Amino acid sequence: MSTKNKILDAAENLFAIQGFNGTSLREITSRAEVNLAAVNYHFGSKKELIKSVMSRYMNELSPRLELSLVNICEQDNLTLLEVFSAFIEPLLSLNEFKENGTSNFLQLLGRGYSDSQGFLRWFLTTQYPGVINNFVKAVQKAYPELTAEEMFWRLHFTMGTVVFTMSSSDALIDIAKSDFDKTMDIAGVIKKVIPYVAAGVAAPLL
Amino acid sequence: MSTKNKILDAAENLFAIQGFNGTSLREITSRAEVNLAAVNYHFGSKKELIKSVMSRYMNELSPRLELSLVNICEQDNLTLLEVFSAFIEPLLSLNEFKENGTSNFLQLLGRGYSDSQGFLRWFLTTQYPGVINNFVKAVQKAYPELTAEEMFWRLHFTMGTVVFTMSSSDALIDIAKSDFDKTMDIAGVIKKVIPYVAAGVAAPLL
DNA sequence: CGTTATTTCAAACGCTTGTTTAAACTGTCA
DNA sequence: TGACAGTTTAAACAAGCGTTTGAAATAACG
Repeated sequence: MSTKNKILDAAENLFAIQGFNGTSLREITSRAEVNLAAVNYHFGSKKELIKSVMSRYMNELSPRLELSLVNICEQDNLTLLEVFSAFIEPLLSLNEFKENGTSNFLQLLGRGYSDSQGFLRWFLTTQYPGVINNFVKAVQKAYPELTAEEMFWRLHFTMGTVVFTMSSSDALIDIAKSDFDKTMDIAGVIKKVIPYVAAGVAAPLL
Repeated sequence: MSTKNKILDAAENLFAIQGFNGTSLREITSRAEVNLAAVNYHFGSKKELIKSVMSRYMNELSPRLELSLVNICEQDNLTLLEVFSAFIEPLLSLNEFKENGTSNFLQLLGRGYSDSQGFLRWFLTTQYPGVINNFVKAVQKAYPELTAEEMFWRLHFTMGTVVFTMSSSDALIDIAKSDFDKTMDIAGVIKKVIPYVAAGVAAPLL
């Protein structure tokens, strides 16, 4: 395993748990068992390392996601539940790409929105606009009465729900286990959240 | 104005914008125009300062919120939309308590969940359980078929939606203004998010 | 082999962080 | 007035941060 990948793996796990601000380069390099200076040598800066960690996932996910959304769009009588369900398979496929891939990626997404005042939001929307466009198209087809403005708000609410849920999913899974004696994994959480957001976006216009 | 309150006010505004980790004591004391050591003298530590900032709002909000929820619970044919609407008035009343009170408090809540790995969640649930209990009771009355476990998940989804939306509300309001030429304030955002979360919690059980 | 180029390494850099110190100042009460 | 508690102050503290340095080690290639 290359030094670069050792750093990426260690950084990914620590970022997901502690956030970007909350994780130091020394933590990362000591877990990766590489020299501290290796981060700046291979990535240039901490900020670039963060981008690299996110890119590794986005490059894996975005083509699958776009494909899934385009496919779903072809069918008639499209429902919002079907649109959101199109996310499940591509997201869970990240677990084959890497252990805990789905969980890590979604948690990173959550961190990226609250840490570092939205630079990651800029990064994703400018670097991967295809996913968003296809998603908006699908929602539009399933719920044509929804105005552009209302869709804007509801999609951000949805983003918030997912991102927040995933960034605290470990804690939630623990509570669910102790309170309801129900074992749950990240796939289970995804399947619970999808009907919720689908119903939220589908809420009647006042 | 006392030194203590000057610190609380400055800390509140900076915490809301930059998060807890992202705001240094030197930033706070220089905006408050007090000596750096004043924070440790009056509050003991940064962590205690954070708690104090949150407590000031919770002590104002929680009685109003409990009252509103108890009131709503008395009526028959209670809907989830009505339950969630019971939050509007108490939340907006924070604006009379302090300028930008509603916005600041909700943003702080958002920060508290993603920063500092959940110590604020512990703080709120243990220090202010009355609000949560009354809320659960109201939801139960409006949607009796909802199992305890499903309610647990959906309430956390709701928490996530609100908290995430509010912590990035400034950015969202800006985008809405430039893209749709619609001026929006925090009250407007609250009124948009409530139908969304009400529909989410009301989603049919699979 | 010898000569580049690439990668690793320990050490230090300058800076910021939260916290502590001890002296100076302020007001209160006897 | 003098003593005492409460408060403010400038200065320093130790620790952590991201980044840079220049030499040592390794790899690649003619």
